[in-house]
Amino acid sequence: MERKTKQREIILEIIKNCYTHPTMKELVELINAKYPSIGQATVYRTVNKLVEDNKVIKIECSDGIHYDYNREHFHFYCLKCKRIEDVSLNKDLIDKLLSSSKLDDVKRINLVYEGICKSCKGK
Amino acid sequence: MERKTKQREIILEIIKNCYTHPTMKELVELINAKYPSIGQATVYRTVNKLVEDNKVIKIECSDGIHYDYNREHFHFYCLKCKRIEDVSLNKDLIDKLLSSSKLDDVKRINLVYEGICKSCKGK
DNA sequence: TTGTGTGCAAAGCATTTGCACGGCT
DNA sequence: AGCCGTGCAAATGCTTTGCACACAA
Repeated sequence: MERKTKQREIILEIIKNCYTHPTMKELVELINAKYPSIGQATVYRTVNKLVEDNKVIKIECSDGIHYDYNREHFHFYCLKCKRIEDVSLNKDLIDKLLSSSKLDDVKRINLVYEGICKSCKGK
Repeated sequence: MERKTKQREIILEIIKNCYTHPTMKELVELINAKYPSIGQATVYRTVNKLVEDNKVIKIECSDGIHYDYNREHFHFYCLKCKRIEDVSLNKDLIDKLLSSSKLDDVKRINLVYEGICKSCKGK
């Protein structure tokens, strides 16, 4: 069914090594900068497949959709500087979150904090 | 600055009385069904302003962006039947969540559970 | 009276799609 | 050999914008 291609490998690798939580548009640019032969339709199709396969996660915030290699943590979006930081929650809290909706079968949680980050707040 | 208009009132009222968590497109249809004279650009502009004013919240899930009257609860998105349910968390858990990122100034939390709802699971 | 909100239509853009070709398996 | 993935370009569809007019303050 699922085929292993050079493009898929390259795209996953770029997302993995990228700590800026890019949007789809930024991913297209990033990938084309290094690999101009990869078409944008391929980036769209491949990234979406990687999300379905849970290799990559979507970060849905006020700013739109950003992507990240699936690293099992959550995110904070700064409304001022528009950057995304990683947020780790302790296991206990995550378990409580998961079990709060116990009648449903929870596959994943989109959790994004939004506010003013420490560095913007200091100014 | 901010002006009180009939359109803004109508649109907020419709969102308030709507329990289906509509998308922007659905809101345009819903509003045009009752008030054909309200243009879609007005719906877009007004809903976005209501979100900025925190009267209405955005629910960002795999399906895209849905809107809801700000009722202080969270949401569960069923990947199968594509419906959105309300999820209430207890105050204690919400406080723990809020304080988990205490170095930042958290204004709001986007929290969406995704999975299979109880009614789909039963089948 | 003044300036923001609205309606309409057009423009702008991100995303998807059709099709022929390339390359895994 | 068969078929899925890819690249290109065009199509699609959501969202924004320009402009003239309406209306709240």
